[in-house]
Amino acid sequence: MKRAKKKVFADFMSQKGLKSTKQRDIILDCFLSSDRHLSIEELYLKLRSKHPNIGYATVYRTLKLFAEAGIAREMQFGDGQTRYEHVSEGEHHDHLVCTRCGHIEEFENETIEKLQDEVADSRGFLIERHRLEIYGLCANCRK
Amino acid sequence: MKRAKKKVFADFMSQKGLKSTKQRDIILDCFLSSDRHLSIEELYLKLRSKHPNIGYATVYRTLKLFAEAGIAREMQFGDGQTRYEHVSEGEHHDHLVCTRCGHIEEFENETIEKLQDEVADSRGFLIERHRLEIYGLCANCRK
DNA sequence: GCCATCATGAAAGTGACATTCATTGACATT
DNA sequence: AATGTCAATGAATGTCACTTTCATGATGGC
Repeated sequence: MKRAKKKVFADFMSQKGLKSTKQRDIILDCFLSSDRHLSIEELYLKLRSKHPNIGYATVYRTLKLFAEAGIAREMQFGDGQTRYEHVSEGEHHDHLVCTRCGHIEEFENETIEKLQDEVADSRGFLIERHRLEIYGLCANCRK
Repeated sequence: MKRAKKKVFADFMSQKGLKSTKQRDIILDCFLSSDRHLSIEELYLKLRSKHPNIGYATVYRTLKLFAEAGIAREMQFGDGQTRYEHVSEGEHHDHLVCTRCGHIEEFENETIEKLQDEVADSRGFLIERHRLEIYGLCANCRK
């Protein structure tokens, strides 16, 4: 899976006439071996320990490239930071966000999606995408 | 309804020992006679034409007061601007957001809410609030 | 190896809040 | 009416999270 995404990214880059660099390889490795929901800042700090010479701007631009290549997705959870989520082949899911520890869980619910379609239909609305986030306390933080 | 909200705000202010001022009255009037989803910037610009002496900071602080008083609610739609929505008495709803014209419609669906509760329960998650937004083309923009 | 491009990173810029602080204004007290 | 008190105001400034610029530094096709 990790290897597959590396290939997707390599293909995307060569197709776009962009170059493979040490930094991009390092950032991709770090991203793929991280949490599923990571902010630029978090990834930057994680990299700094081993690669203090990689700049914030490079992490920022590289994550944008990941998004364009389809291996990452930009997400806003209302804390003022953009997070990047791993994307796996056309899959979609919604989120449970813990307001105490920041932990993010994913879930899917076919019935909810279907009801959304019905709502949209009844208003003549054509759905492009949606977001559903449930905020509260995760099982751990409820103790 | 407009009168009712003015009373709610007046009560909140006197209860908190805060003062009623010309500016706050003007901002409340302008807010109540506006779109249901307004950013600080939009409200500020709308006010400037008639009241060029009201500062951005005052609009900003006054909208926060409205939110505290329960007559407005802060919302993020991912465009980087906080929007304030009119609140009517403990009501909740979700949104259909048109990606072309920016039009925002509201909807409620009891079944979706119930399914969300089930998902949260199954993960031991305690819901505080949620957000559901459907992005796409409104009936008008589909033509 | 040469060189036209692309990539990098330090620094500066941007936009949308959020805060500061000197001044103003509203009411209560002399 | 003048003064005192203290919250409210708004111009200016600060903050934060990006976002862009620009002077180098790398890369990949001949």
